[in-house]
Amino acid sequence: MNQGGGSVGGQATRDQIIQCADQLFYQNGFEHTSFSDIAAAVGISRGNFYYHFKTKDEILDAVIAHRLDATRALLARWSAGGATPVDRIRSFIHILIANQAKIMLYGCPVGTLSMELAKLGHGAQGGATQLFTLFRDWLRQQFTLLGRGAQADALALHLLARSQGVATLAQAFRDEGFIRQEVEQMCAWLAAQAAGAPGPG
Amino acid sequence: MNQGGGSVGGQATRDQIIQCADQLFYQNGFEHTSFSDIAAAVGISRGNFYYHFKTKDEILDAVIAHRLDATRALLARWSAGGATPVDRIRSFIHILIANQAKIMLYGCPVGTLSMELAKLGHGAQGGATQLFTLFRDWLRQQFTLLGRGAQADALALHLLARSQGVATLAQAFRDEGFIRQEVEQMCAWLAAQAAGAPGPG
DNA sequence: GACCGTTTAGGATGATTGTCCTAATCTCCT
DNA sequence: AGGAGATTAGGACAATCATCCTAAACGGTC
Repeated sequence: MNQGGGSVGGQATRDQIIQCADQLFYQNGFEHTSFSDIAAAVGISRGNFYYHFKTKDEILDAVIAHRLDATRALLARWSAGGATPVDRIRSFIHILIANQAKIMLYGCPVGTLSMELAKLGHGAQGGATQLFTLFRDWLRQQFTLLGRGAQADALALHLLARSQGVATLAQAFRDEGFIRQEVEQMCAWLAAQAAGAPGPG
Repeated sequence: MNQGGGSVGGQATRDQIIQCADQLFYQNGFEHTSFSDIAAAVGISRGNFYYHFKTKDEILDAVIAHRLDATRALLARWSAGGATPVDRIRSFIHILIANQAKIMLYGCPVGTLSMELAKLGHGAQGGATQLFTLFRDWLRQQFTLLGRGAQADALALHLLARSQGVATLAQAFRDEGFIRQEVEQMCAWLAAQAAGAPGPG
């Protein structure tokens, strides 16, 4: 692409489309977001879409790929530096507080997308699950570093599930105090796990 | 209604519509279910809908009202008899196992509906939250009976959140072993709470 | 058997959707 | 300046949607 002539605006427009679509998919859902909605958000014409994305599924694939990249970058950032595994896991838990405003309005970006695609029977559901897998593997790695190799995957899934549940209920009840409360409990649970509790209870 | 003449098929048809709509909303989502889908499922004509429900929102309201009734009846059944509060709460936790096949395919009926209506900015979102509230209040009551009055509501929300998270991840990963594992942990946590642990950790 | 309200069927309507086509504009290279 | 390819705009297209209307069928009452 961009061989010979042409401007470089193509890639920039494409990125803008992905970014706006990402946000709209998160806020309003994939199905409830139309081409016109994204076009209006980006500020371009509807027809321009067909040049960058031939179908709506292509936009979804691009959005998921973008989220995968962003998540990988985030996890790599958390893994870098001299932070202890406990501190890293605490970073994960604290997303709930860092993003609490958006979570109370739109829920967890990963969980809500996964749910919607599952109901739609959409082929890209595997991509949404991959987002979960990214966190799952990273958490498993951290618990392994804590010497909990045998239960590391179960602990990772457990923490993932609790975060999901907190996001879901916080959205339903619009209760930020509940988020803080549960985050505290999860951190306490984490400390107990780091101390070497026998099971993930 | 049904004064004077007319058959009694009207109410029966209405109930059938609600039941089919309930199932389709759960399996495919509210927005992704069309009038035609419900009509085909019930086996009646599209036009017949307008007689029973003037708008799609009216069907949604009826479905939510039906779910509220069904949930109240379920909780009343659990409350009846000589079961201990711990047994009752265990009944709640074990919904995850009783409905595990459907949960792995479609998630939790309450959570997924609440999420979708939130993203749609739909006015009936409060109804979906009421479904959560039904479980929340019932659980709070049981924890109060356990002598945990001060933290009863927090414990109820905590258990609700964990169940939600388990349903979400079980659906994403299609993992029934994970459900069993988490149910066991929740039951163990419940036993500890019944024994009078100081906090909900 | 005629009447009346209830229930049903089937199609019309206007809006919105995803998709696609065509013509204009832009940018760089010669 | 002029040409070639990249990019954009705007509208056409069929399909689908929720909604609405009208006419037919039903069931009990007189």
